[in-house]
Amino acid sequence: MTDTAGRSAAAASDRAYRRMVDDIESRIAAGDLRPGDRLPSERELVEHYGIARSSVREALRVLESLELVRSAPRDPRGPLVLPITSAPIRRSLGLLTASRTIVLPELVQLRMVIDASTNLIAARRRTPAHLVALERNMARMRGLLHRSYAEFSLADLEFHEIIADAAGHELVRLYGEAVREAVLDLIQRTILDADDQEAHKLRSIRHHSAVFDAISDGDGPAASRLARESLYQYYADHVDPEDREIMAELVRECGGRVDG
Amino acid sequence: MTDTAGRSAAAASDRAYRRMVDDIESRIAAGDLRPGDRLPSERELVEHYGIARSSVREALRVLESLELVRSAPRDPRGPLVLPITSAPIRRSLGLLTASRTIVLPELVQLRMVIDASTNLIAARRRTPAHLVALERNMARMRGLLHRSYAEFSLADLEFHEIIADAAGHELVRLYGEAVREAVLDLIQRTILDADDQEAHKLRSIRHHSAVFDAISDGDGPAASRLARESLYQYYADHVDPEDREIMAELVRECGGRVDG
DNA sequence: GTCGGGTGCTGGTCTGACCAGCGAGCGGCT
DNA sequence: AGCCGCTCGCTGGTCAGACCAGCACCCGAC
Repeated sequence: MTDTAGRSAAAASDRAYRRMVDDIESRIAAGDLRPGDRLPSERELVEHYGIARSSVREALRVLESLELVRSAPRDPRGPLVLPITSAPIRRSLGLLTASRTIVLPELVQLRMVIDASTNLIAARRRTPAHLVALERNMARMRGLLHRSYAEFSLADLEFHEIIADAAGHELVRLYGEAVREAVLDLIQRTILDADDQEAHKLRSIRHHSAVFDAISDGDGPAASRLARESLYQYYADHVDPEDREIMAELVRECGGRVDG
Repeated sequence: MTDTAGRSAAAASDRAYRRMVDDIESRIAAGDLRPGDRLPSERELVEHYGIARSSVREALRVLESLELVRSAPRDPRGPLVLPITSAPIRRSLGLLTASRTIVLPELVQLRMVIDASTNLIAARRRTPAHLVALERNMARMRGLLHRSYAEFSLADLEFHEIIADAAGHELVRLYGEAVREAVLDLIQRTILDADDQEAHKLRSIRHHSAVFDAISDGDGPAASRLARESLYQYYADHVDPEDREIMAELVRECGGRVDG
Protein backbone atom coordinates (compact mmCIF):
# COMPACT_ATOMS: atom_id res chain seq x y z
CA MET A 1 0.00 0.00 0.00
CA THR A 2 2.44 2.61 1.17
CA ASP A 3 4.97 0.98 -1.08
CA THR A 4 2.78 1.41 -4.10
CA ALA A 5 2.22 5.05 -3.22
CA GLY A 6 5.94 5.55 -2.86
CA ARG A 7 6.73 3.90 -6.16
CA SER A 8 4.18 5.73 -8.19
CA ALA A 9 5.17 9.02 -6.59
CA ALA A 10 8.78 8.37 -7.48
CA ALA A 11 7.78 7.56 -11.01
CA ALA A 12 5.48 10.54 -11.31
CA SER A 13 7.86 13.18 -10.04
CA ASP A 14 11.31 11.76 -9.49
CA ARG A 15 12.25 11.77 -5.84
CA ALA A 16 9.66 11.98 -3.11
CA TYR A 17 11.42 14.83 -1.38
CA ARG A 18 11.66 16.69 -4.70
CA ARG A 19 7.91 16.96 -4.92
CA MET A 20 7.81 18.75 -1.63
CA VAL A 21 10.80 20.98 -2.38
CA ASP A 22 9.38 22.01 -5.72
CA ASP A 23 5.99 22.67 -4.22
CA ILE A 24 7.24 24.82 -1.37
CA GLU A 25 9.70 26.58 -3.63
CA SER A 26 7.09 27.53 -6.19
CA ARG A 27 4.69 28.64 -3.50
CA ILE A 28 7.35 30.94 -2.11
CA ALA A 29 8.22 32.21 -5.57
CA ALA A 30 4.55 32.85 -6.27
CA GLY A 31 4.21 34.83 -3.07
CA ASP A 32 1.77 32.26 -1.74
CA LEU A 33 4.12 31.67 1.18
CA ARG A 34 5.54 34.88 2.56
CA PRO A 35 8.48 35.54 4.90
CA GLY A 36 7.35 35.03 8.45
CA ASP A 37 4.82 32.40 7.51
CA ARG A 38 5.08 28.97 9.06
CA LEU A 39 5.12 25.59 7.43
CA PRO A 40 3.19 22.78 9.09
CA SER A 41 5.12 20.58 11.45
CA GLU A 42 7.13 17.71 9.99
CA ARG A 43 4.52 15.17 10.97
CA GLU A 44 1.79 17.20 9.33
CA LEU A 45 3.89 17.54 6.18
CA VAL A 46 4.18 13.74 6.18
CA GLU A 47 0.42 13.50 5.93
CA HIS A 48 0.08 16.37 3.48
CA TYR A 49 2.54 15.04 0.94
CA GLY A 50 1.96 11.38 1.66
CA ILE A 51 5.67 10.73 2.12
CA ALA A 52 7.73 9.45 5.00
CA ARG A 53 9.16 11.72 7.60
CA SER A 54 12.69 11.05 6.41
CA SER A 55 11.73 12.37 2.99
CA VAL A 56 10.11 15.41 4.56
CA ARG A 57 13.32 16.01 6.44
CA GLU A 58 15.43 15.71 3.30
CA ALA A 59 13.19 18.31 1.68
CA LEU A 60 13.49 20.60 4.68
CA ARG A 61 17.27 20.27 4.67
CA VAL A 62 17.35 21.29 1.02
CA LEU A 63 15.04 24.22 1.61
CA GLU A 64 17.20 25.23 4.53
CA SER A 65 20.34 25.08 2.42
CA LEU A 66 18.63 27.42 -0.02
CA GLU A 67 17.90 29.71 2.92
CA LEU A 68 14.21 29.57 2.16
CA VAL A 69 13.08 28.18 5.50
CA ARG A 70 14.54 27.52 8.90
CA SER A 71 13.56 24.83 11.36
CA ALA A 72 14.06 25.37 15.06
CA PRO A 73 14.08 22.45 17.44
CA ARG A 74 11.02 22.18 19.63
CA ASP A 75 9.22 24.99 17.88
CA PRO A 76 5.53 24.09 17.80
CA ARG A 77 4.89 26.73 15.18
CA GLY A 78 6.77 24.78 12.52
CA PRO A 79 9.54 25.78 10.08
CA LEU A 80 9.79 29.51 9.42
CA VAL A 81 9.67 30.92 5.90
CA LEU A 82 12.60 33.30 5.52
CA PRO A 83 12.94 36.48 3.49
CA ILE A 84 14.90 35.84 0.33
CA THR A 85 18.48 36.98 0.74
CA SER A 86 21.80 36.91 -0.99
CA ALA A 87 23.16 34.33 1.44
CA PRO A 88 23.00 31.35 -0.93
CA ILE A 89 24.55 33.39 -3.72
CA ARG A 90 27.32 34.48 -1.44
CA ARG A 91 27.86 30.95 -0.31
CA SER A 92 28.14 29.68 -3.86
CA LEU A 93 30.44 32.51 -4.76
CA GLY A 94 32.56 31.80 -1.73
CA LEU A 95 32.96 28.24 -2.92
CA LEU A 96 33.93 29.40 -6.36
CA THR A 97 36.66 31.62 -4.97
CA ALA A 98 37.81 29.12 -2.38
CA SER A 99 38.22 26.47 -5.04
CA ARG A 100 40.26 28.94 -7.07
CA THR A 101 37.83 28.66 -9.93
CA ILE A 102 37.55 32.42 -9.57
CA VAL A 103 40.69 34.41 -8.97
CA LEU A 104 41.48 37.91 -7.80
CA PRO A 105 41.63 39.79 -11.11
CA GLU A 106 38.16 38.64 -12.06
CA LEU A 107 36.73 39.59 -8.71
CA VAL A 108 38.33 43.01 -8.73
CA GLN A 109 37.27 43.75 -12.28
CA LEU A 110 33.68 42.84 -11.53
CA ARG A 111 33.80 44.79 -8.33
CA MET A 112 34.99 47.82 -10.25
CA VAL A 113 31.87 47.96 -12.36
CA ILE A 114 29.47 47.00 -9.59
CA ASP A 115 30.83 49.40 -7.01
CA ALA A 116 30.92 52.09 -9.65
CA SER A 117 27.29 51.74 -10.61
CA THR A 118 26.29 51.43 -6.96
CA ASN A 119 27.97 54.76 -6.29
CA LEU A 120 26.38 56.26 -9.35
CA ILE A 121 22.90 55.33 -8.27
CA ALA A 122 23.48 56.16 -4.63
CA ALA A 123 24.48 59.69 -5.58
CA ARG A 124 20.99 60.18 -6.95
CA ARG A 125 19.02 58.43 -4.27
CA ARG A 126 20.84 58.95 -1.00
CA THR A 127 18.89 60.61 1.80
CA PRO A 128 20.35 62.79 4.55
CA ALA A 129 20.11 59.77 6.84
CA HIS A 130 22.46 57.86 4.57
CA LEU A 131 24.96 60.70 4.64
CA VAL A 132 24.86 60.69 8.41
CA ALA A 133 25.45 56.95 8.49
CA LEU A 134 28.38 57.30 6.10
CA GLU A 135 29.95 60.04 8.22
CA ARG A 136 29.58 57.95 11.31
CA ASN A 137 31.20 55.02 9.57
CA MET A 138 34.08 57.18 8.41
CA ALA A 139 34.68 58.39 11.94
CA ARG A 140 34.68 54.82 13.13
CA MET A 141 37.20 53.80 10.51
CA ARG A 142 39.55 56.58 11.52
CA GLY A 143 39.38 55.20 15.02
CA LEU A 144 40.23 51.71 13.79
CA LEU A 145 43.30 52.83 11.87
CA HIS A 146 45.68 51.09 14.22
CA ARG A 147 43.57 48.07 14.94
CA SER A 148 43.70 44.76 13.11
CA TYR A 149 43.28 44.70 9.39
CA ALA A 150 40.33 42.33 9.74
CA GLU A 151 38.52 44.72 12.02
CA PHE A 152 39.25 47.63 9.73
CA SER A 153 38.05 45.67 6.72
CA LEU A 154 34.76 44.98 8.37
CA ALA A 155 34.11 48.66 8.76
CA ASP A 156 35.27 49.15 5.18
CA LEU A 157 32.68 46.66 4.01
CA GLU A 158 30.07 48.46 6.03
CA PHE A 159 30.80 51.69 4.20
CA HIS A 160 29.93 50.02 0.95
CA GLU A 161 26.86 48.40 2.44
CA ILE A 162 25.54 51.80 3.42
CA ILE A 163 26.06 53.04 -0.11
CA ALA A 164 24.34 49.97 -1.50
CA ASP A 165 21.52 50.69 0.88
CA ALA A 166 21.34 54.25 -0.35
CA ALA A 167 21.23 53.06 -3.94
CA GLY A 168 18.14 51.09 -2.98
CA HIS A 169 19.07 48.56 -5.59
CA GLU A 170 18.56 45.12 -4.16
CA LEU A 171 20.24 43.13 -6.91
CA VAL A 172 23.30 45.33 -7.08
CA ARG A 173 23.48 45.13 -3.33
CA LEU A 174 23.40 41.34 -3.28
CA TYR A 175 25.99 40.99 -5.99
CA GLY A 176 28.11 43.71 -4.48
CA GLU A 177 28.06 42.09 -1.07
CA ALA A 178 29.06 38.78 -2.51
CA VAL A 179 31.89 40.18 -4.59
CA ARG A 180 33.29 42.48 -1.94
CA GLU A 181 33.24 39.71 0.60
CA ALA A 182 35.04 37.39 -1.77
CA VAL A 183 37.66 40.00 -2.61
CA LEU A 184 38.31 40.52 1.06
CA ASP A 185 38.62 36.80 1.66
CA LEU A 186 41.14 36.47 -1.08
CA ILE A 187 43.10 39.55 -0.10
CA GLN A 188 43.37 38.52 3.50
CA ARG A 189 44.73 35.19 2.43
CA THR A 190 47.30 36.58 0.03
CA ILE A 191 48.35 40.08 0.97
CA LEU A 192 49.88 40.09 4.39
CA ASP A 193 52.64 42.68 4.28
CA ALA A 194 52.22 45.02 7.24
CA ASP A 195 53.33 48.18 5.42
CA ASP A 196 50.95 47.39 2.59
CA GLN A 197 48.16 47.08 5.09
CA GLU A 198 48.91 50.43 6.64
CA ALA A 199 48.99 52.07 3.23
CA HIS A 200 45.74 50.34 2.30
CA LYS A 201 44.05 51.67 5.38
CA LEU A 202 45.12 55.24 4.77
CA ARG A 203 44.11 55.10 1.15
CA SER A 204 40.78 53.60 2.09
CA ILE A 205 40.03 56.48 4.39
CA ARG A 206 41.02 59.11 1.83
CA HIS A 207 39.03 57.28 -0.81
CA HIS A 208 35.93 57.00 1.29
CA SER A 209 36.09 60.68 2.04
CA ALA A 210 36.22 61.52 -1.67
CA VAL A 211 33.35 59.16 -2.44
CA PHE A 212 31.34 60.68 0.35
CA ASP A 213 31.82 64.14 -1.11
CA ALA A 214 30.74 63.02 -4.56
CA ILE A 215 27.67 61.22 -3.26
CA SER A 216 26.85 64.11 -1.00
CA ASP A 217 27.07 66.48 -3.97
CA GLY A 218 24.89 64.20 -6.02
CA ASP A 219 27.71 63.81 -8.52
CA GLY A 220 27.14 60.23 -9.64
CA PRO A 221 29.70 60.07 -12.42
CA ALA A 222 32.40 61.31 -10.08
CA ALA A 223 31.46 58.76 -7.44
CA SER A 224 31.51 56.05 -10.07
CA ARG A 225 34.91 57.15 -11.38
CA LEU A 226 36.34 57.20 -7.88
CA ALA A 227 35.32 53.60 -7.30
CA ARG A 228 37.12 52.41 -10.40
CA GLU A 229 40.18 54.53 -9.85
CA SER A 230 40.67 53.49 -6.28
CA LEU A 231 40.18 49.81 -6.95
CA TYR A 232 42.78 50.15 -9.66
CA GLN A 233 45.14 51.79 -7.20
CA TYR A 234 44.55 49.13 -4.57
CA TYR A 235 44.91 46.05 -6.66
CA ALA A 236 46.75 46.87 -9.89
CA ASP A 237 50.04 45.75 -8.36
CA HIS A 238 48.62 42.39 -7.45
CA VAL A 239 47.57 41.25 -10.92
CA ASP A 240 49.52 40.51 -14.06
CA PRO A 241 49.98 43.13 -16.80
CA GLU A 242 47.22 41.77 -18.99
CA ASP A 243 44.62 42.08 -16.26
CA ARG A 244 46.06 45.39 -15.18
CA GLU A 245 45.50 46.78 -18.66
CA ILE A 246 41.88 45.65 -18.56
CA MET A 247 41.45 47.35 -15.23
CA ALA A 248 42.99 50.49 -16.70
CA GLU A 249 40.56 50.36 -19.57
CA LEU A 250 37.68 50.07 -17.14
CA VAL A 251 38.94 53.20 -15.45
CA ARG A 252 39.39 55.14 -18.67
CA GLU A 253 36.03 54.02 -19.98
CA CYS A 254 34.25 56.36 -17.62
CA GLY A 255 36.71 59.18 -18.03
CA GLY A 256 38.89 58.19 -15.10
CA ARG A 257 42.65 58.58 -14.82
CA VAL A 258 45.30 55.95 -14.23
CA ASP A 259 48.39 57.43 -12.67
CA GLY A 260 49.76 54.33 -11.07
CA MET B 1 26.15 3.68 22.80
CA THR B 2 25.19 4.90 19.38
CA ASP B 3 22.85 7.29 21.11
CA THR B 4 25.66 8.74 23.16
CA ALA B 5 27.76 9.14 20.05
CA GLY B 6 24.87 10.83 18.28
CA ARG B 7 24.18 13.19 21.18
CA SER B 8 27.76 14.23 21.70
CA ALA B 9 28.25 14.72 17.99
CA ALA B 10 25.19 16.92 17.84
CA ALA B 11 26.47 18.91 20.77
CA ALA B 12 29.95 19.19 19.34
CA SER B 13 28.99 20.44 15.91
CA ASP B 14 25.33 21.26 15.77
CA ARG B 15 23.52 18.92 13.44
CA ALA B 16 24.94 15.54 12.54
CA TYR B 17 24.41 16.06 8.84
CA ARG B 18 26.11 19.47 9.07
CA ARG B 19 29.37 17.86 10.06
CA MET B 20 29.36 15.83 6.91
CA VAL B 21 28.24 18.70 4.66
CA ASP B 22 30.90 21.01 6.04
CA ASP B 23 33.57 18.36 5.71
CA ILE B 24 32.77 17.49 2.11
CA GLU B 25 32.30 21.11 1.21
CA SER B 26 35.64 22.16 2.57
CA ARG B 27 37.36 19.22 0.95
CA ILE B 28 35.92 20.25 -2.39
CA ALA B 29 36.87 23.88 -1.79
CA ALA B 30 40.38 22.83 -0.87
CA GLY B 31 40.69 20.80 -4.04
CA ASP B 32 41.04 17.64 -2.02
CA LEU B 33 37.98 16.28 -3.80
CA ARG B 34 37.99 17.03 -7.48
CA PRO B 35 35.25 16.90 -10.12
CA GLY B 36 34.84 13.33 -11.30
CA ASP B 37 35.87 11.88 -7.97
CA ARG B 38 33.50 9.57 -6.17
CA LEU B 39 32.27 9.71 -2.60
CA PRO B 40 31.97 6.43 -0.68
CA SER B 41 28.59 4.77 -0.74
CA GLU B 42 25.97 5.91 1.74
CA ARG B 43 26.55 2.96 4.01
CA GLU B 44 30.27 3.60 4.04
CA LEU B 45 29.68 7.26 4.84
CA VAL B 46 27.57 6.09 7.77
CA GLU B 47 30.60 4.34 9.19
CA HIS B 48 33.03 7.10 8.31
CA TYR B 49 31.11 9.90 9.99
CA GLY B 50 29.56 7.76 12.70
CA ILE B 51 26.08 9.00 11.90
CA ALA B 52 22.90 7.28 10.79
CA ARG B 53 22.08 6.73 7.18
CA SER B 54 19.21 9.19 7.35
CA SER B 55 21.66 11.88 8.39
CA VAL B 56 24.02 10.91 5.60
CA ARG B 57 21.15 11.21 3.19
CA GLU B 58 20.19 14.64 4.48
CA ALA B 59 23.78 15.72 3.94
CA LEU B 60 23.79 14.30 0.43
CA ARG B 61 20.54 16.07 -0.41
CA VAL B 62 22.06 19.38 0.71
CA LEU B 63 25.23 18.78 -1.26
CA GLU B 64 23.10 17.92 -4.26
CA SER B 65 21.09 21.11 -3.92
CA LEU B 66 24.38 23.01 -3.97
CA GLU B 67 25.24 21.13 -7.16
CA LEU B 68 28.40 19.82 -5.56
CA VAL B 69 27.64 16.11 -5.92
CA ARG B 70 25.12 13.92 -7.65
CA SER B 71 23.86 10.53 -6.53
CA ALA B 72 22.62 8.03 -9.05
CA PRO B 73 20.46 5.13 -7.99
CA ARG B 74 22.17 1.77 -8.07
CA ASP B 75 25.55 3.23 -8.87
CA PRO B 76 28.13 1.12 -7.06
CA ARG B 77 30.75 3.83 -7.59
CA GLY B 78 29.03 6.20 -5.17
CA PRO B 79 28.00 9.87 -5.45
CA LEU B 80 29.83 11.85 -8.13
CA VAL B 81 31.67 15.07 -7.33
CA LEU B 82 30.58 17.70 -9.86
CA PRO B 83 32.50 20.60 -11.34
CA ILE B 84 31.57 23.88 -9.66
CA THR B 85 29.13 25.80 -11.82
CA SER B 86 26.93 28.84 -11.75
CA ALA B 87 23.80 26.72 -11.53
CA PRO B 88 23.09 27.38 -7.85
CA ILE B 89 23.64 31.10 -8.34
CA ARG B 90 21.26 31.12 -11.26
CA ARG B 91 18.75 29.18 -9.31
CA SER B 92 18.87 31.63 -6.43
CA LEU B 93 18.66 34.54 -8.79
CA GLY B 94 15.73 32.95 -10.55
CA LEU B 95 13.95 32.72 -7.23
CA LEU B 96 14.68 36.34 -6.49
CA THR B 97 13.17 37.45 -9.76
CA ALA B 98 10.26 35.04 -9.62
CA SER B 99 9.32 36.32 -6.18
CA ARG B 100 9.44 39.84 -7.54
CA THR B 101 12.03 40.75 -4.98
CA ILE B 102 14.04 41.81 -7.99
CA VAL B 103 12.29 43.72 -10.72
CA LEU B 104 13.08 44.60 -14.31
CA PRO B 105 14.82 47.97 -13.88
CA GLU B 106 17.35 46.50 -11.48
CA LEU B 107 18.06 43.59 -13.75
CA VAL B 108 18.48 45.74 -16.80
CA GLN B 109 20.70 48.23 -15.04
CA LEU B 110 22.96 45.49 -13.77
CA ARG B 111 22.96 43.88 -17.14
CA MET B 112 24.06 47.14 -18.70
CA VAL B 113 27.27 47.24 -16.71
CA ILE B 114 27.97 43.53 -16.90
CA ASP B 115 27.35 43.18 -20.61
CA ALA B 116 29.37 46.32 -21.18
CA SER B 117 32.42 45.08 -19.35
CA THR B 118 32.07 41.67 -20.94
CA ASN B 119 32.19 43.30 -24.35
CA LEU B 120 35.09 45.46 -23.30
CA ILE B 121 37.17 42.50 -22.23
CA ALA B 122 36.10 40.32 -25.12
CA ALA B 123 37.32 42.95 -27.58
CA ARG B 124 40.81 42.44 -26.19
CA ARG B 125 40.81 38.69 -25.84
CA ARG B 126 38.68 37.32 -28.65
CA THR B 127 40.32 34.83 -30.99
CA PRO B 128 39.47 34.30 -34.65
CA ALA B 129 37.49 31.25 -33.60
CA HIS B 130 35.24 33.41 -31.47
CA LEU B 131 34.62 35.74 -34.38
CA VAL B 132 33.64 32.79 -36.54
CA ALA B 133 31.26 31.55 -33.86
CA LEU B 134 29.71 34.99 -33.57
CA GLU B 135 29.21 35.23 -37.32
CA ARG B 136 27.60 31.84 -37.40
CA ASN B 137 25.30 32.85 -34.59
CA MET B 138 24.32 36.05 -36.39
CA ALA B 139 23.46 34.11 -39.52
CA ARG B 140 21.33 31.78 -37.45
CA MET B 141 19.47 34.67 -35.86
CA ARG B 142 18.68 36.19 -39.23
CA GLY B 143 17.14 32.87 -40.15
CA LEU B 144 15.06 32.86 -36.99
CA LEU B 145 13.64 36.33 -37.59
CA HIS B 146 10.15 35.03 -38.27
CA ARG B 147 10.15 32.21 -35.79
CA SER B 148 8.89 32.38 -32.23
CA TYR B 149 10.23 35.00 -29.91
CA ALA B 150 11.37 32.31 -27.48
CA GLU B 151 13.42 30.59 -30.14
CA PHE B 152 14.92 33.87 -31.25
CA SER B 153 15.75 34.80 -27.68
CA LEU B 154 17.64 31.60 -27.18
CA ALA B 155 19.93 32.42 -30.06
CA ASP B 156 20.21 35.94 -28.70
CA LEU B 157 21.40 34.57 -25.39
CA GLU B 158 23.89 32.40 -27.21
CA PHE B 159 25.41 35.46 -28.85
CA HIS B 160 26.19 36.86 -25.44
CA GLU B 161 27.48 33.52 -24.20
CA ILE B 162 29.99 33.45 -27.01
CA ILE B 163 31.17 36.90 -26.08
CA ALA B 164 31.42 35.90 -22.44
CA ASP B 165 33.42 32.93 -23.57
CA ALA B 166 35.71 35.20 -25.55
CA ALA B 167 36.19 37.41 -22.54
CA GLY B 168 37.46 34.35 -20.71
CA HIS B 169 36.15 35.81 -17.52
CA GLU B 170 34.43 33.10 -15.55
CA LEU B 171 32.83 35.27 -12.92
CA VAL B 172 31.49 37.81 -15.36
CA ARG B 173 30.18 34.94 -17.42
CA LEU B 174 28.32 33.39 -14.50
CA TYR B 175 26.80 36.65 -13.40
CA GLY B 176 26.01 37.63 -16.93
CA GLU B 177 24.29 34.33 -17.67
CA ALA B 178 22.21 34.62 -14.56
CA VAL B 179 21.17 38.20 -15.22
CA ARG B 180 20.45 37.78 -18.91
CA GLU B 181 18.40 34.69 -18.22
CA ALA B 182 16.41 36.52 -15.59
CA VAL B 183 15.82 39.51 -17.85
CA LEU B 184 14.52 37.23 -20.53
CA ASP B 185 12.23 35.44 -18.10
CA LEU B 186 10.76 38.70 -16.97
CA ILE B 187 10.43 40.13 -20.46
CA GLN B 188 8.69 37.08 -21.81
CA ARG B 189 6.20 37.28 -19.00
CA THR B 190 5.46 40.97 -19.39
CA ILE B 191 6.09 42.16 -22.92
CA LEU B 192 3.87 40.35 -25.33
CA ASP B 193 2.97 42.85 -28.03
CA ALA B 194 3.71 41.30 -31.41
CA ASP B 195 4.88 44.48 -33.10
CA ASP B 196 7.22 45.16 -30.23
CA GLN B 197 8.63 41.69 -30.64
CA GLU B 198 9.29 42.20 -34.31
CA ALA B 199 10.98 45.53 -33.62
CA HIS B 200 13.02 43.92 -30.86
CA LYS B 201 14.24 41.23 -33.18
CA LEU B 202 15.32 43.66 -35.86
CA ARG B 203 17.08 45.88 -33.38
CA SER B 204 18.80 42.86 -31.85
CA ILE B 205 20.24 41.86 -35.17
CA ARG B 206 21.44 45.37 -35.98
CA HIS B 207 22.87 45.68 -32.52
CA HIS B 208 24.71 42.38 -32.65
CA SER B 209 26.21 43.35 -35.95
CA ALA B 210 27.56 46.59 -34.50
CA VAL B 211 28.93 44.80 -31.44
CA PHE B 212 30.57 42.25 -33.67
CA ASP B 213 32.32 44.98 -35.62
CA ALA B 214 33.60 46.64 -32.46
CA ILE B 215 34.85 43.38 -30.98
CA SER B 216 36.35 42.37 -34.27
CA ASP B 217 38.18 45.72 -34.45
CA GLY B 218 39.38 45.30 -30.89
CA ASP B 219 37.58 48.46 -29.93
CA GLY B 220 36.55 47.63 -26.38
CA PRO B 221 35.14 50.98 -25.36
CA ALA B 222 32.91 51.05 -28.41
CA ALA B 223 31.67 47.52 -27.72
CA SER B 224 30.97 48.49 -24.14
CA ARG B 225 29.14 51.65 -25.16
CA LEU B 226 27.01 49.72 -27.63
CA ALA B 227 25.87 47.33 -24.91
CA ARG B 228 24.66 50.13 -22.71
CA GLU B 229 23.07 52.11 -25.51
CA SER B 230 21.15 49.20 -26.92
CA LEU B 231 19.89 48.01 -23.55
CA TYR B 232 18.68 51.53 -22.98
CA GLN B 233 16.90 51.48 -26.31
CA TYR B 234 15.31 48.11 -25.62
CA TYR B 235 14.05 48.69 -22.15
CA ALA B 236 13.85 52.42 -21.44
CA ASP B 237 10.17 52.47 -22.35
CA HIS B 238 9.39 49.71 -19.91
CA VAL B 239 10.65 51.39 -16.75
CA ASP B 240 9.54 54.49 -14.88
CA PRO B 241 11.24 57.85 -15.46
CA GLU B 242 13.43 57.61 -12.37
CA ASP B 243 14.96 54.32 -13.47
CA ARG B 244 15.13 55.54 -17.05
CA GLU B 245 17.24 58.46 -15.94
CA ILE B 246 19.61 56.12 -14.12
CA MET B 247 19.91 54.05 -17.25
CA ALA B 248 20.62 57.19 -19.21
CA GLU B 249 23.34 58.10 -16.78
CA LEU B 250 24.89 54.68 -17.17
CA VAL B 251 24.97 55.26 -20.91
CA ARG B 252 26.46 58.72 -20.66
CA GLU B 253 29.01 57.58 -18.11
CA CYS B 254 30.98 55.81 -20.77
CA GLY B 255 30.50 58.49 -23.39
CA GLY B 256 27.40 56.94 -24.93
CA ARG B 257 24.44 58.77 -26.41
CA VAL B 258 20.78 58.59 -25.48
CA ASP B 259 18.58 59.49 -28.38
CA GLY B 260 15.79 56.96 -28.07
C1' DG C 1 -4.62 31.48 44.02
C1' DT C 2 -0.38 29.47 43.16
C1' DC C 3 2.72 26.02 42.27
C1' DG C 4 4.09 21.30 40.61
C1' DG C 5 4.08 17.66 37.67
C1' DG C 6 2.27 15.16 33.95
C1' DT C 7 1.34 15.06 29.09
C1' DG C 8 1.77 16.04 24.49
C1' DC C 9 3.86 18.46 21.15
C1' DT C 10 8.27 19.76 18.62
C1' DG C 11 12.58 18.70 15.87
C1' DG C 12 16.92 15.56 15.86
C1' DT C 13 18.60 11.07 15.51
C1' DC C 14 18.90 6.25 15.03
C1' DT C 15 17.58 1.50 13.61
C1' DG C 16 15.89 -1.77 10.71
C1' DA C 17 13.35 -3.03 7.02
C1' DC C 18 11.91 -3.45 2.06
C1' DC C 19 12.14 -2.33 -2.96
C1' DA C 20 14.05 -2.07 -7.80
C1' DG C 21 17.69 -2.70 -10.54
C1' DC C 22 22.27 -3.68 -11.91
C1' DG C 23 26.47 -6.63 -11.98
C1' DA C 24 29.37 -10.26 -10.78
C1' DG C 25 30.10 -14.83 -9.88
C1' DC C 26 28.75 -19.47 -9.78
C1' DG C 27 26.27 -23.31 -11.18
C1' DG C 28 24.17 -26.15 -14.64
C1' DC C 29 23.42 -27.35 -19.32
C1' DT C 30 25.01 -28.26 -23.94
C1' DA D 1 35.25 -27.01 -22.19
C1' DG D 2 32.48 -23.20 -22.96
C1' DC D 3 28.39 -20.65 -22.73
C1' DC D 4 24.05 -19.35 -20.64
C1' DG D 5 21.15 -18.25 -16.81
C1' DC D 6 20.17 -17.74 -12.17
C1' DT D 7 21.20 -15.99 -7.67
C1' DC D 8 23.24 -13.12 -4.49
C1' DG D 9 25.01 -8.83 -3.06
C1' DC D 10 25.52 -4.34 -3.70
C1' DT D 11 23.50 0.32 -4.72
C1' DG D 12 20.30 4.32 -3.71
C1' DG D 13 15.18 5.41 -2.52
C1' DT D 14 11.69 4.95 0.74
C1' DC D 15 9.22 3.87 4.69
C1' DA D 16 7.87 2.74 9.61
C1' DG D 17 8.76 3.10 14.18
C1' DA D 18 11.28 4.22 18.01
C1' DC D 19 13.71 7.23 21.45
C1' DC D 20 15.55 11.68 23.19
C1' DA D 21 15.58 16.54 25.02
C1' DG D 22 13.13 20.34 25.82
C1' DC D 23 9.35 23.48 25.82
C1' DA D 24 4.36 24.71 26.85
C1' DC D 25 0.19 23.88 28.35
C1' DC D 26 -3.17 22.15 31.53
C1' DC D 27 -4.88 20.16 35.46
C1' DG D 28 -4.76 18.81 40.00
C1' DA D 29 -2.92 19.30 44.57
C1' DC D 30 -1.72 22.32 48.12
